[in-house]
Amino acid sequence: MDDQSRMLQTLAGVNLAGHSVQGGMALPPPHGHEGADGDGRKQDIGDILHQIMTITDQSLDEAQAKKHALNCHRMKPALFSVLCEIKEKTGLSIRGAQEEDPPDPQLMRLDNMLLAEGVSGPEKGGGSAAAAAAAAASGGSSDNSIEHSDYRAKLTQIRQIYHTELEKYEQACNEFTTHVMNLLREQSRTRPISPKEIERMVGIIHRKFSSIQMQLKQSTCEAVMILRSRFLDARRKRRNFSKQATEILNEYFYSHLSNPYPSEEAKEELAKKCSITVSQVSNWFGNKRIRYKKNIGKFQEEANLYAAKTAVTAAHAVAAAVQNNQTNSPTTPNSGSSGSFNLPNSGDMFMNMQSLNGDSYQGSQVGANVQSQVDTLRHVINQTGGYNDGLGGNSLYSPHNLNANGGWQDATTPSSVTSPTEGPGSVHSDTSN
DNA sequence: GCAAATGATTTATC
DNA sequence: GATAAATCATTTGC
Repeated sequence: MDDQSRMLQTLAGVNLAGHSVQGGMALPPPHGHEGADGDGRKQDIGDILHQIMTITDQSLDEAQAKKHALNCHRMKPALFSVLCEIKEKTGLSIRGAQEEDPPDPQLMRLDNMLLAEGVSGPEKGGGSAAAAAAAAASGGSSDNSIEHSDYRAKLTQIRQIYHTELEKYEQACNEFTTHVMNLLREQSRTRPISPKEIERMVGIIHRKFSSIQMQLKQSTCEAVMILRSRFLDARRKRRNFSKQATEILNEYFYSHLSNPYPSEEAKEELAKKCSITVSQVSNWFGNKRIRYKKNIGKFQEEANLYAAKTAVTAAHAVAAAVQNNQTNSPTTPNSGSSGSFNLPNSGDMFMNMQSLNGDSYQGSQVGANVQSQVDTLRHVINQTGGYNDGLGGNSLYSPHNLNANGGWQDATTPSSVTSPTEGPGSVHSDTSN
């Protein structure tokens, strides 16, 4: 009724195809002719308008009867076309204003995100940015592969729900649009409804439904974000390294205790051996250094354990190195392949090796792994020569490896590796830092 | 269930 | 950008 009244009120103040309708006055009463022909026509129009305005206030039967009377009225075609013209102009101005609206940036963001996640748009075989990130973070371990596939399965689930709901909305939108169009067509018998008005109504319905779609997209985005955070939050998914990996890392740490800063190459090597990422290696060494420094006494036992463990290997390696050096040319370096680490660090490759009594092993060079094993072996020998307690100054893994500031000694100017028997001029094998 | 251990993250510093 | 130090969050062992 609002539109109709508004339109009729508007109509009362405008020219109807060149005929003025009682300039802005209220509609005339439906009865009583004023004699002149022009006046009679005005009276007809006023009569029709009055009937239209009051049609909804009447009972259904009365309304039906009035509808029929209006349809048969001789002025109906003329009035109908004028009303159509006015409505069309009104509709155009409204639509024009609406069509100038720029695309909603929020909706664009949501669309972009859903597209990036592989929820909307063509299916990418479950692939998504987050899934790729998960895969990258996994480091290729089987556990993470399972989690990755789990993530993909859940993402597919979200995708399916999203598409099902979207289809439902589209279907409902179409059904509702058809329904409204039918109603309008029905109404067009009693009041003027142009095709453009129908189009406008369809536009309104679609906008309403697209706002619902936006809510759906928002919910989907939230679901994806929750899924991502659950699967990619590494803290939540912390796993202890395998025993073997921890052993490898510890071996390296204690055999390079005077300077436990593995080079990039060493980190990569360790990462490969332990089936973890390079950053995990860095994290491990960072944690280890700080925790060792904080509580050296506590780590003494562990240090001794690893020293003893590698001692036998070290002995073999040193023996092999020495023997090899004697048999071959004295200038030919031995890479020491029997050791745990064969790192291509140029700084580690050829070092002046000290003999086990602390004197410099002049003229011979061995691989870094051998050097580190020598450190360990020397420590074990020292231990057998009198190891007091964890805090004793004679201990290989005593705080004397740390400088006055609590940090490890500068790798560029290192003193003796670990042994109290060492000369002051020896150079540590690990120059990575 | 709790404390210790441990891997990851954050912040500050160099 | 690498590291130290503090902290968080989870796992592990009892």
